[in-house]
Amino acid sequence: MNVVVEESISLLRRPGIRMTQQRLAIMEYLTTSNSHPTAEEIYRELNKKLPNISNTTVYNNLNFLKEQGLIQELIFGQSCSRYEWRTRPHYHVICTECGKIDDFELPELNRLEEAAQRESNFQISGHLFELYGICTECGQEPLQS
Amino acid sequence: MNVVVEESISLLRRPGIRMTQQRLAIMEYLTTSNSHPTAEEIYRELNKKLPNISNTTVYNNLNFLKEQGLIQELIFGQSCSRYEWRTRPHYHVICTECGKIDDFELPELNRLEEAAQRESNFQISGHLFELYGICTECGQEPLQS
DNA sequence: TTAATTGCAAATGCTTTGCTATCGG
DNA sequence: CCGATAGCAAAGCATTTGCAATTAA
Repeated sequence: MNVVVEESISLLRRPGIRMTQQRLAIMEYLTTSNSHPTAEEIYRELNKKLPNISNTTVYNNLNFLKEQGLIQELIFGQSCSRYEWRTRPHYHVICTECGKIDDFELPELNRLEEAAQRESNFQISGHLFELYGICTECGQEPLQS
Repeated sequence: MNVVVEESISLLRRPGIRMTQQRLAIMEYLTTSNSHPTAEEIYRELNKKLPNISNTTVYNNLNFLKEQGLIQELIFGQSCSRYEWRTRPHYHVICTECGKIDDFELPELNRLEEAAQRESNFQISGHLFELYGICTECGQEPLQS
C-alpha cells in the first residue's frame, strides 16, 4: 500500500465510514495508475484480483471518494466520466484522435478567476480549463487525403 | 424569420440538404432564445407550434446543425447537453445553485493556447474554459445555517 | 452487534438506431 | 420522382436505485 493511500485511510478513519477491500483497491488503483480511467476500466482491472466486485461498488465508491474530496470526476465530451486522484491543481490536454489525456500546469490561469469576476455578475468559485489537440503518436501518422 | 436564420438557410442551400419546417423552427428557436436550452426544452417549446414534432427530430437536427458548424453543444457536468447558436467566441459561467448560464468574453485567453502549446507535447487545436459560481439571484437568498 | 457497504437485478434518463411514411426540391 | 428527413418504437449505454446479504468496527 502506498503512502498516499495510507494518509487517506487515516483521514477516512472516522465514525460512519468503513474501509473495505473494494474501496481500498479502488483507492490504490487511482493513486498508482495515471491514466484517468473510466469506471468501466477500473471495474475490469479490479475484477482480476476481486472477481466478485460489482460495477455498482465501483460507482458507489467513486461517488463516495468524490464527496470526500479525494478524487475528481472528469467530464469531457465523451459518453462516460473519467476519474483521477486529486493532487495539486493542473489541467488536461485531450487527444481528439485517440482520447489520450495528459496533465499540465499553467500558473497563468490563477489570476484568470479574478479577471472573470470583474467581467461577470456571478460570485466565481471555480473554473474548468481543458485543451484539445493531437498527441505525438497520432500526429506522426500520415493523414489520408 | 430573423436575419441570422436567413443567412444560414442560404448557406445550407446545397444539394443533399433540405429545409423542413421542423429544422427551420429549431434554427429560429436557437437564434432567438438566449437560454442555452437542452434538447428536451427545445422539444417542449416547439411542440406548442408543431404538435407532431418528435424528440428524435430535435436530436437529429441538433446533430445536423452541429456537424454544419452552426451550433455548439455544451457539455457540463449535468445529465444532458445544452446547445447554443454559434456566434463569436465566448465563455460560460454556470451557476452551481440553479444551473443558469451566462456568456462572457475574455480576450486574455486567446494567447493561452500558445502558452499551452509550449507546455505540452500535443498539437493544440482548441480549448474549453468554463467558470462556476453563484448567480446574483441565488446569491441574494440567505444561506441556511 | 449493528449499521455501512456489497452485489445483484431492475430502473432511469439521455441519446441513438432501425425502419417506414412523408415531404422538399 | 427520389432521396433526405420525420416520427414512432425500440435499443443502447452509463449510471443510479432498491433491497437482501455480508462484513467491518
